[in-house]
Amino acid sequence: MEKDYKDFEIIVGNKLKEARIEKGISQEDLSINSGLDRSYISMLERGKRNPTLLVIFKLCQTLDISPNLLIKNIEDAL
Amino acid sequence: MEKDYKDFEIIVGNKLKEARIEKGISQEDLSINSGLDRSYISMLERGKRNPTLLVIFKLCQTLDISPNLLIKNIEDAL
DNA sequence: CTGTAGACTTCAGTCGACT
DNA sequence: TAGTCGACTGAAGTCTACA
Repeated sequence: MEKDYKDFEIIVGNKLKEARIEKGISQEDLSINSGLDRSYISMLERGKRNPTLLVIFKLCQTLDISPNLLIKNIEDAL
Repeated sequence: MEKDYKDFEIIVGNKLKEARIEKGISQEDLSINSGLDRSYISMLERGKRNPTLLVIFKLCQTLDISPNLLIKNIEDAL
């Protein structure tokens, strides 16, 4: 059962965007409340960056989703 | 319910180490099988580095633990 | 509201060697 | 077996600005 993580960042970005839309806030709201840069969040959602675990936790806190649920969503999509 | 993430890396490192000991392998085994550097794994376990999400997934695969479970362990410890 | 671009600083992650 | 050190490369994350 090999995992190649080929589209890893794309999947992470998709799941982050889903969670943000679900929450009904803009990238700008998310950036302000999480303390991260808006342009960086844009890149994350488009799969252009590979976030650190700390960034994941910060985003999840603002998105009102538990990190383990987001990670499970990502696992399921891999 | 403020989270300050003050000891975030320490907690992540502790949980990673727990999982490795549970699996019964050395840092070197883990480094070889995950494709990551042994000295880096040493730093991770001691809370000296903040890993990317991709690193977490790679380590979990070798450790035979699902990423969402590791993340849940970390959440519970925060 | 979002994407992108460039320039920037900091840190993730590698590598070899030694304790 | 694990910790650490120094030097290194590439990538994380910031900031300003414009379409």
